[in-house]
Amino acid sequence: MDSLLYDLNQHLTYRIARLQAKLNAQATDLVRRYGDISLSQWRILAVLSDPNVETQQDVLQAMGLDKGQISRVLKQLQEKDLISLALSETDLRRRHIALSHKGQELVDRLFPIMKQRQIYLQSELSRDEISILFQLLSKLEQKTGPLNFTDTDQKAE
Amino acid sequence: MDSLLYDLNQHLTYRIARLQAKLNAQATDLVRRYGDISLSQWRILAVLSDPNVETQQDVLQAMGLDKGQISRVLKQLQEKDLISLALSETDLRRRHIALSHKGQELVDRLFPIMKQRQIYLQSELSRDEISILFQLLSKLEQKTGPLNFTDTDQKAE
DNA sequence: CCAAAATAGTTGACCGCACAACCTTTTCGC
DNA sequence: GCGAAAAGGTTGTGCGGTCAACTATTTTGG
Repeated sequence: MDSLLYDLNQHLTYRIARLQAKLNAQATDLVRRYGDISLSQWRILAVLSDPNVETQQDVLQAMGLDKGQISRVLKQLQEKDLISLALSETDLRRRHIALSHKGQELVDRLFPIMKQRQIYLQSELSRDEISILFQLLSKLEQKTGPLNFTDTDQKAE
Repeated sequence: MDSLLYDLNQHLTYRIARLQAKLNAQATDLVRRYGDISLSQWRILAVLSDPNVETQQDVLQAMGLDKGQISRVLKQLQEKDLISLALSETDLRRRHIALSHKGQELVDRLFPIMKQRQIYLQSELSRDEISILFQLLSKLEQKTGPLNFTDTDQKAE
């Protein structure tokens, strides 16, 4: 089936999507096996390991994840006794979030593993290649705003 | 909030995930506005524009999407009269899929727009950069299999 | 030729994520 | 101060995606 008019492999967005899906599956598998948590749970735990991150707003700003999603994942983490949620004393709208002992242990255990993974992923890329890659990702990301095309208009910007 | 222990911006997987999310949102917006369909609907229409693609198996092989998902999206496309689904004559398990007139028109209209987008996305990348990018994506993709790390083991392979 | 295995497709359950509506508390402007 | 607006969270809804179970056909092997 490589007689395709529409060769998806040549499609940049398709390739990025596929890579992203695979990376995601890999990470999901890893945190499940080594920490028995979901990937989103892990990501939030990871940002919580920074003591400056204390509220859901902090998490939101650090990760860009939807606040509704954050709220739900934090509830899950609380049920697993990995974090503590308490009302802030100064502002009753806020909840103060902190890693529990168990949560800290988990982060300490998983962190090196996830770091090894990052190293492994980049292990066959030279320093230059990595910097180029980041650069190219940035360039692409700048072009991800809403687009306006018309059928006749060849110009894009 | 750039005083993070865990600087996500430096995280390759995070950057790829973010880029992918944005690209996805951009494409979704585009096909919604210009074709009033969802992105998955568009993707299937696009592969169906190849006359060699006749069954759900063909779609599956061309795109790698889940067969359950394909089944559902095809039903949606049928409800929109963009495709026709008929039982195959030679094999009653199969359904023969074909673009309807309306579907073909839509593809003809959207195709150039989506192509313009691909061109636009790559417009500030040189030919070399693009080929390097594809190369790097391939290298990374080779490393997306299941991993085995242990806490003490520094080696990754 | 018939039972067992393989194949094509459908459906249900569940997860992750985005968007929006909503509630409560705080802040702001007069 | 007080009412309006803003901010922090929570919850409902819907979409896209994966996985697994199931039905209905076809293929295969003894």
